[in-house]
Amino acid sequence: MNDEDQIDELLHGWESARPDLKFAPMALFARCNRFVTLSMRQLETTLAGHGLSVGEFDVLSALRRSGEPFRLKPSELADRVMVTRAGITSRVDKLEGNGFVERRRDPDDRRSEPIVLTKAGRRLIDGALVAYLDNQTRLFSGLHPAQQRQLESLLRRLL
Amino acid sequence: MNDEDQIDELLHGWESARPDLKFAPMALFARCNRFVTLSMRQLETTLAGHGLSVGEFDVLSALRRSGEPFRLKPSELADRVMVTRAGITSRVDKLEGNGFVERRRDPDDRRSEPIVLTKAGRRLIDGALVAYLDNQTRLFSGLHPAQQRQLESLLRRLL
DNA sequence: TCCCGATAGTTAGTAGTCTAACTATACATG
DNA sequence: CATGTATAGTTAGACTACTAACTATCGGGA
Repeated sequence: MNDEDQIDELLHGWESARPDLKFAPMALFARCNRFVTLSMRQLETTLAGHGLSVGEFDVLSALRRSGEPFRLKPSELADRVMVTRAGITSRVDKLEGNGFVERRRDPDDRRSEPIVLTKAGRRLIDGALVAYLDNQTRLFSGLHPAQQRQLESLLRRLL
Repeated sequence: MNDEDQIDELLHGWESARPDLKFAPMALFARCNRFVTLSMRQLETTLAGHGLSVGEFDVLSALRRSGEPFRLKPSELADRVMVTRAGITSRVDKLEGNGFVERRRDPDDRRSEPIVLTKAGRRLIDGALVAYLDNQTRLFSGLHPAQQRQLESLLRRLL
């Protein structure tokens, strides 16, 4: 809204301070960044309503969508959630303390401690998921379906 | 690249775990998020080469593009950089310790402590800026200018 | 002039993530 | 089969940002 003003201001500020340089890509990235940052803040409050942080939601999600038996190793979680293993350890500590996941044993490799979703964890993620999806849908509700596909294809090219 | 596979995997995982729900907006946001996250990591290493964190760069940038006399109040910085005032205090502490900014007095309001860019700070930001812009330009080099404008207009609509 | 609420900035304490070091286990090779 | 190296996960310590409480100052009425 007037957030656009803010990024346009940034751009104009730079252009008058350094008229010798090109700032269009910087402004473009600033917009991406702003969009993601603001969206994440919304998301935090949405999930807080279900007693979850975004990080915990990500872990439960990865387990939930892995399908039966809802079991992944910490290293697999780390890869999928894009966080270090140390980060996974601490998220799992908290989720386990609340009874949403359990650490099991892998009889074939005693270094490994597979994480499984409990019944309570599954109920929680299934409920929070709906709120999460509603939120995501709302984020993009300003774009027509065709525009959403356009955005998707641009991002796919960027990555 | 195979990052696309990763988000497509996420999408397929969900679609087979919960065929009753629509995940397209979630996947779209995941792509935005991934793009920004990966870009920020690149940026961190680029700026580290100039001895700056992204947070410090943002503060110096705001001062630099504010134009002469390169002076802003902490509260103005907080607004422009989208960080709490407490966050600005700690960034400024560090920048001041390294001699890149100075806290001044405002004779008209003794509650206020305007921050000014030092000569060294200005040299630093002017150098880092070029590297930063190169990096940003590279981020979007996979898109034609017309596609970049398209992306910009989609983001503008989203915000 | 004296309050009292608003404002500017800092400080204290919490939360979350990262890197690097550490423990335990597995595996491959000589 | 003994040993060295790689791998799985946790722990320790540093860093950064946030919220909430605190200090100092300003400014508008009684």
